Amino acid sequence: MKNFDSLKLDNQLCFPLYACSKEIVRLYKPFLDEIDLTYTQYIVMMVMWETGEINVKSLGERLYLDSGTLTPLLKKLETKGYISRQRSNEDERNVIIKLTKDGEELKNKAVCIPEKMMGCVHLTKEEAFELYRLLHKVLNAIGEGE
Amino acid sequence: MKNFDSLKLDNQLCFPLYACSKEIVRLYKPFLDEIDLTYTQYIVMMVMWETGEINVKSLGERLYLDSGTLTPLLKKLETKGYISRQRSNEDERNVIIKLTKDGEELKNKAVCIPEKMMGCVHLTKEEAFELYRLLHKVLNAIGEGE
DNA sequence: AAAAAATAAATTGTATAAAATTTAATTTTC
DNA sequence: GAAAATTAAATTTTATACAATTTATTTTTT
Repeated sequence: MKNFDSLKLDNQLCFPLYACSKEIVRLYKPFLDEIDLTYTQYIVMMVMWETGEINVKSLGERLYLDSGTLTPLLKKLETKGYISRQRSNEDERNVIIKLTKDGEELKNKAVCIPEKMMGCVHLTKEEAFELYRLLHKVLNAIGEGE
Repeated sequence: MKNFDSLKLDNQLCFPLYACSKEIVRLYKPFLDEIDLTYTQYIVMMVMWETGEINVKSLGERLYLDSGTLTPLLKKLETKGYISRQRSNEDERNVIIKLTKDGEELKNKAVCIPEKMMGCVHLTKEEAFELYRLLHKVLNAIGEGE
């Protein structure tokens, strides 16, 4: 008789990762609703707040997203007035995303969100850091495989 | 001057979780393509292989998915011949999902997948278990908050 | 037992995501 | 320097996801 234990949901590492990711994004929702951003829009804005200016390709590499996801999302952020999109003069294949004044100001409303979120996770500082370390280790391992 | 470090992408715990989840699902794809399942269909089949029979509500609770996601997905699995869907006689609000013979046999093709996947993650057994523990701790914490 | 409340799926609408293809622009090669 | 290869976005297609609403059924209240 073959052993199928490896196919049990409780023996998976990927499933809690998948479920946890979704549940945490759901936890963000009420906070993000207040500033009219979705989670994906929020992480795009995080990159913009750090860099101020970036092209779609680099943004996608940073966030593990491709143009199929980013193009419509960036158009929406442009409509909301938080970013501008413009072809580069040096290389017209590149679209440069720039933070607008409104986008910069949104940072002041967003700054309280991370603290509120950490309260929901119920991990000690050490556990949170260990989780952070392990996730990055996996991400790096996957990245090197290609 | 206000401190915005908490908004830096590298200081987030949620982002690597979100990215890692997506990247691992992407890693599954070539293996799952061989048995013509998507990742979400795969975890549904895992529950079916374990239980054989379950209603949509319980399935959703187990997988953190709602009927908006499950209904179309289950119809697709029905079309592929892996499950059947039928209203319960005792309580017609319930739709009972049952594993078919073909669905049961698919398990034999799927059984090699978990092992192949673990090789891609590059964690020691201890690290994998610690990651598993932390993810479940977070999931439980979120679950109790409501 | 009829009205009200609760429950389970299904439906609708919006927003991701990723793969594959297309288009436009730039580099490389010969 | 023209053809070929590469690159960056955009588009198209398929598949999730979730919130909110609707429909059908069952349970609870009065």
